[in-house]
Amino acid sequence: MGKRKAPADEDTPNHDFCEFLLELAEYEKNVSRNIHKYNAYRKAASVLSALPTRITSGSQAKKLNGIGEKIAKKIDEFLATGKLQKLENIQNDSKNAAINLLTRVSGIGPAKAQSLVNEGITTLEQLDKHKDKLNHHQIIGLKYFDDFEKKIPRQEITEIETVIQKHLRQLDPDIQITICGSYRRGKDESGDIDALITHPSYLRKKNKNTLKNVVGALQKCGLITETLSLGDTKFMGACKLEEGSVTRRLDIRLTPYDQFFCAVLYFTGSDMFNKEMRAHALEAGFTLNEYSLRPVGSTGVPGEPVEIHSERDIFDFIGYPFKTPEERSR
DNA sequence: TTGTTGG
DNA sequence: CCCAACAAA
Repeated sequence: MGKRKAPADEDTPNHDFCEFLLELAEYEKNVSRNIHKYNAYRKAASVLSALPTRITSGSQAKKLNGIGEKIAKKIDEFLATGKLQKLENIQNDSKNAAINLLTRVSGIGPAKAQSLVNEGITTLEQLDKHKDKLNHHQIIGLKYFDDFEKKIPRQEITEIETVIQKHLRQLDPDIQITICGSYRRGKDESGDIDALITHPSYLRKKNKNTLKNVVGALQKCGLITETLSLGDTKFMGACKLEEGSVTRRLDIRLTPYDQFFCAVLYFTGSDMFNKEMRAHALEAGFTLNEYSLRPVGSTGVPGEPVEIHSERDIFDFIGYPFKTPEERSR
């Protein structure tokens, strides 16, 4: 999707506390650039979110691991006044606002945003006048600031997939492609397009230019319009269906043939589902990641990867009831 | 080589 | 959480 956010818990008894703690955490990470405070706030939010009962005082909260004097006080203040002065100040702070804006440009993170604001650049208009301070990725991110925040309708991804299929097929009929992410989970809109490709002859290394050829073909036909980065295994860029269409973020990754299904599983998500499934794999004595499924012996860390021929194989090996991609959301 | 960014 | 790609200098 566009950019990272806070985990944002749903309806736990202490949801409102978690919310302001995560907001404070983001502020410490992005603006103060204090990773320790950031971690402290996140830990606090995490213990609170795991709590089955409502906290009614700071001193009560303080007994929890990860909540000390400072946060306890904030909880009291929030309980008493329904708000947090520190947070109000942050929300009215123009520097904070500028950093949050700049950070929405693809390629600009907290560090770059900080330095831009320190140089007096706080708006997209100013940024546009100082492209000399930006690298290629950031220039593209700025150029398509609006487009990249727009959701992509499912139908459009389907059409893009068709175009890709067609051109890859004539490049090499043995290339396989699967579009993962929320699209594969059946959502009617997605933040970006995440395509996985593989080829029966691609085992382990080599294949120095397969991805470059693929990208080249998709450029030639006019689908790919921008490149953010392009290595041997991962392309990040942008595409559009036709003149006048919205420009969309497109990622293409080339994965080895024997790792394809683990990769498809992983990049289909959702994150929550992946965590659950990995946890289950561990219970069953396996370790599962985006590359492979390996048995883990009693000693701790062995594992020749299990041979996988389909996504379903992975479920079967760890004794986890198969879920269709549509059933893997949240 | 290292820090930054995105995923 | 961990990794690919990039850019700095």
